[in-house]
Formats: sequence, structure tokens, C-alpha cells
Amino acid sequence: MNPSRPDPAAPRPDTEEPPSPLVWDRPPPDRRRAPLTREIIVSAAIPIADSEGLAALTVRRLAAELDARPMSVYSYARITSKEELFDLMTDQVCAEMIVDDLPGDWREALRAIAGRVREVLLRHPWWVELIGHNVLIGPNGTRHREQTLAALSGLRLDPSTKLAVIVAVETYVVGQATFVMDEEGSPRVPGRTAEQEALAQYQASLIATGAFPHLAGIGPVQPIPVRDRERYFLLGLDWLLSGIAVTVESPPDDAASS
Amino acid sequence: MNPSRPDPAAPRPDTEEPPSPLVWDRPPPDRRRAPLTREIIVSAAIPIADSEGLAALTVRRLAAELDARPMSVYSYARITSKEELFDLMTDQVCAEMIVDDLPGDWREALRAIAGRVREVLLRHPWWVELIGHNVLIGPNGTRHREQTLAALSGLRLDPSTKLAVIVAVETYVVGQATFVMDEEGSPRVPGRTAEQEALAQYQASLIATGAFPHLAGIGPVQPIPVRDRERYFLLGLDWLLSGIAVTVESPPDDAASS
DNA sequence: ACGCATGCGAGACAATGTATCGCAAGCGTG
DNA sequence: CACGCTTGCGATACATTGTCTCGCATGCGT
Repeated sequence: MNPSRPDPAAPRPDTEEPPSPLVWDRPPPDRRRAPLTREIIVSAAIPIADSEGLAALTVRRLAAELDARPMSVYSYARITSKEELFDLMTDQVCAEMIVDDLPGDWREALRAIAGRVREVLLRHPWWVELIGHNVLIGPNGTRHREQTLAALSGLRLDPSTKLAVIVAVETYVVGQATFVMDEEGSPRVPGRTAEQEALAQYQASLIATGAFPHLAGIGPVQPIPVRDRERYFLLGLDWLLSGIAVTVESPPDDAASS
Repeated sequence: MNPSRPDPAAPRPDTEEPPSPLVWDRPPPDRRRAPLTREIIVSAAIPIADSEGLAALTVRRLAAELDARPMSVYSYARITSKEELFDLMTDQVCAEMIVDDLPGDWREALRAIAGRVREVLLRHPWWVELIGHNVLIGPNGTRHREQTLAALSGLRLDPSTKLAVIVAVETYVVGQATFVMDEEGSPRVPGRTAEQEALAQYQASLIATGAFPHLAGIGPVQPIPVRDRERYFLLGLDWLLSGIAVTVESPPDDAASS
């Protein structure tokens, strides 16, 4: 594909060094004339995605918002693709996930973190859409991970179990946010509302068939009432934490075998 | 926007009835000449997404695969947008989630379902990408839900708690699949592998700072070894199920208050 | 066998992400 | 203080996408 692939150990290593494989450690625009910074760009991008969805965040739109030209976004944000812009946005959002005063009790701490992550997810619904694409974990994401691990620091657990715990919790929160957003019918990606409505009827007609006795007991898919959402979230979270507690608060039982 | 919006109760209601707001109850192409069916189209779309990712599934590509013209896909699949194709694909995948012989014990049953969902998710990684977009729940999705509810039929629980249980479990599975796929570095959306590699170095450098003592204990982000993935999955699932068991197997304690 | 309504699909179109490379801006030098 | 070169910004161009628009062939009713 690339006609002249320079040998990795070529005599002229400085010919055209691709900026850096990673967005995070890329030198700032540093020119004095720079009217835009990476921070400004990312801070402009996030509200757009917040209020109008990821799809509305086009390079041109973002540029217009900043009163700049499309390619300037690439230049000043030091990104080589839109995907990298998403990486930056994600990391910004990760910063919001860090809890200030982490409770000492591991369970309280995890609850605090999980609650915070949930809030952030609800504030930036587009983040859920990005989870599907493999997004890289940046500095703030790392900080968030560190804090979650810190929550477990009091427990004497082997590292892999700790990892399993935080994966389980993070996992639960993300999944919860995803489902709740889907079901609540908050039109994250707008335009789908009409169908959501028709869907209720459709579900009802399916149930009327009699082929779904258990569903019938619950009624149609029943968007979870807003006021119950947090209750459900905490309920499930406590189930998970209780389960973890059993493993965690018993002596270091190394059941490593399958 | 629409210049002549016909009054909902207009004298000529049959002027141009939009097919149906919902994909599922839309009449089949029914013409004898139809060389393509909805099933064929969806069945052709899924392998493309499976092997090359959602992004590779363009209308033109799909049409080419079927030796048809782009717009034929819309016509014969009875869809009005690509999004609806995703809906159909999702529902097809939901069919695979249905377990044949559901164990009688609720816990075993949930474990079986969760395991199956996980398998399906790993087989169709693109599904995770769709979770973010509000995808509508179709007939097979409904069947899957019904089965999950059936798993809990033995328990005497109020409907909302049952719902909470299945949301918690489904939530956990989806989140797990999401995270595990991200971390394993299986390039769902290919092309990101190089960065994944650079990321490891970057993480290491962050840890070397000393600012991440707890992370240091675990090592860098450490993609979960493939052989441990299922163990982790089952571990977390059991935590969740154990927690649920506590609530579920105690007398109907209606703690409805916040 | 004929004419018409139906609905398929070839082409057109707008929008998007991004490659390219000319040109002006800044710095070092005389 | 003036000049020339290098750097890197950004105007333009382009390929690719999803989807609209009707013209026209198709199959049916009579």
C-alpha cells in the first residue's frame, strides 16, 4: 500500500516522523499564533455531543462553532482522525468521574464511585455510544481506574481478584446506564421517538397473543419510571456488592482452579 | 419543513400511507419476482459485520454481496433506513440468545442465559456497538426477555423487583462483554492495534511516575488473558447472583420506600 | 391480448471525513 | 534591522457514504 516504506532503522530517521502513535503525548501547537488549543476544541465538542448527540458532532460543525475552518480542528487539537477527538472527549469525561472524598469503607467507596460514574454517563449520554468502539484509556481514565483500585486498597486480595471486582462494578454501571437510557425513551439520538411509541403498541399486541405469559405479568416493556431508575440502580449495585463482600471478606481463599 | 402537511384526519387518508412506523409488521415484498427476501438480506449482513465490523457494512457493500443494487436492499428488506437494518440484525441475534432447555433453578437458569448472551455477544461483536444507539426491541428480543422472566417464574417476587433482577443481570453481561472486548485488544474495529500497543507503553510510563501506586500493584492495564476471561465473567456473575439471592430468597419484604 | 397501476432501481445529490500541497507566518542569520 | 528559509496551517479537492427521485419495466385484471 505504502510505496516507500522506510526501513525502521533507516539512516534518516527524521524524514517524516508521524506525530506520535498516541494522542496523549503529542506536542502542543506551540506556535504563538495558535488561536485554538486542544482544550478549547474538546470543551467545545462535548456540549455539542451532550445536547445533540454524537452524530451531530461533525468536524465542520465543530469548526463552525469555534469560528474556524474544518482542518484547523485537526491541526490545533493535534489529532489525525475524528476517532482521536473522541478519545480526547472521553478522557475529559473520565476526569469528571473522579470522586473527591473517597469513603474509607470499600463498599461505600465503590458505591460513591459507581454513583458518580452513573451521573457522568447520564450527563454525557454519547459516551455510551463510544464504549462500543475501542476507545483508548488516557490519563484521566487511568486516574479513575487508580481511584477505583484505591477503594479496594484496604482489602487483602490478590491483584487479579481486585481487577475482577472493578471490572464487575464498572461493567454493571455502564450496562445499567445503557439500558436505562434505552428504555427510558430519552431520545439520545433524536428522531426515534415515534417508533418508540409504536413499539409500545407492538409489544402490547405481542403480549395479547398469549405467547408471553411472564411478560404479561409485568405489562409491556414498561419504560422504567424516572423516579425508580435510581432505586433500581442502587438495588442492583447492592446485590453485586453484597455478592462481592462474601468473597472478599472471607480469608484469602485462592480458588484459582477452574 | 414539510410544505404540505396533510391534516391527520384528512378526507383522503390513503394518499401515501408511510409503510408502517415499525419494521416488524411491514408486509413482505410479496411480488413473485422478488429475488431477495428480508431474511436473505439480514443473513448476508450479519456475517459482514461479524468479520469486518459494523463500519464495513455499507449498503453498497451489502448489495454487492447479494449481487444486487444498493436501493434493492431497501426495497426488499422493507426498510426505510440503515438503522432499521440494524434493528433487524439485532433481532436476528436475539434469537440466538434463547436457551433451549432452561434449568428449573432460577440461579442456574440465569447463569445459562447469561452465558448464552455472552457467547452471542462474542460471536457478534458489532452488537455492542449498537447498544449505544437506541435499538428497538423486536419479536425475538421480546422472546428473549420472556425467557429471562421465565427463569424467575418460580420466585414469588413483585414484578418490579423481577424487572430489576433481569435488568441487573443483562446489564452485567453486556457491560462485561463490552469491557472484555475492549481490553482484550481484539480489534473489533480494526486498525487500532498499533495504538493499543503504544498505549501499553504509555500506561507503563504513567505508572513509572509513581502517581498510581495501586495500579502499579496490578501492573499496566494488563489485557485480561484470554483463558481468564470466562473465569472473570463467571466470578462476577456469581457475585451478582449471590447478592440477588439474599433479597430474593427472603420473605417478600416490600421495602418500597426510598 | 391489452392497458394500467405498482413498485423496483439507476442515477443524482448532499454530507461527511480526510489527503494534499501552496502559501504565509515566524525564526535565525548576516 | 532586513532577508530568506523552513515550518505547519488551512483552502480546496476527493472519495465514500446514506438516501431521494421519479422513469420504466413488470405483472395483473379484464
